[in-house]
Amino acid sequence: MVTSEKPASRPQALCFNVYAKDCPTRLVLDRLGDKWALLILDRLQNDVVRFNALKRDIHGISQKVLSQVLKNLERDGLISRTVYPTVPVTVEYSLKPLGMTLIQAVSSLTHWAETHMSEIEKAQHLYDASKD
Amino acid sequence: MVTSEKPASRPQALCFNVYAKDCPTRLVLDRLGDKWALLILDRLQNDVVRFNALKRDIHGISQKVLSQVLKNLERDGLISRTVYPTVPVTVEYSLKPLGMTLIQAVSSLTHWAETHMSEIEKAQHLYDASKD
DNA sequence: GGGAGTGGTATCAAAAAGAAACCACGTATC
DNA sequence: GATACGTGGTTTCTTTTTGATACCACTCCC
Repeated sequence: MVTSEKPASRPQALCFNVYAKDCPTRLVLDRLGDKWALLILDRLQNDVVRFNALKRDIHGISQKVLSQVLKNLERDGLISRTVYPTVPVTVEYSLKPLGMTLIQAVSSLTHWAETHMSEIEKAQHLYDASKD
Repeated sequence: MVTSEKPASRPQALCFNVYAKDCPTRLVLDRLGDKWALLILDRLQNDVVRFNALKRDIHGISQKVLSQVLKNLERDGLISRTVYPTVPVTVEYSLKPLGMTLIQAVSSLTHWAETHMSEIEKAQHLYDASKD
């Protein structure tokens, strides 16, 4: 009864499809579908920002997760990390061109959250009330 | 030494700011900054879809997480859940007007992932090569 | 020499995600 | 008439991820 398994050995060559489990775009969506990554990218939209400044600005992020997400974003070619050999070392993060092509979509999301918050709260109250 | 705790009793009335830890928009970004939520919303963009259809289409999501995310999206007023008392019960999910105002931002992200995937892979290879 | 600021990493507990089983119901299959 | 399947979930358990905290080397300030 295990004979029904299909290896899904299709090469998937030119079809990028976020719905497919084995599609590489899923890995991108894993990265982008993360509130911290969205906030970091949004914060870098217009500024070059240092590590501890990001940590201070993005209230609630832990140092561990911040360095982790930054490392991934850097690996994806979205941001650049520049180290200056100053006395306490200075590290600056900024958007790379590829990241800039993404920033519009990202800020759409964060901006949507800010502009539609009141409607969401209203819906939540309605929902909670209907559930008792 | 506990005297330094500030209650943060500021009313924060009209300032919605995703960077602030205690801002309600953070809760929205928590929801939206989730790959499964993005995929579900994207899938509902043009269709009314049933539970198990979503589960089949969005490859890799578990039943538990699917029902969980759907419940949250419904609570936020983004999607509607309609139950038909058919023989095996039929449940349909679809976007509500509020969700439709969001869908452009969401599909921007998923579409970005699909169109820029090759550049990301290139960046990843470069990064990995530089690290060894 | 005590404290602060630089940019992280290491450690450990708590929370979340994933895998799998289970549920009631009815229908089709054998 | 027992078995398996499909419906839309919930429950349980394990594994992964997160968050909090401490720690690191280094230097400046007083």
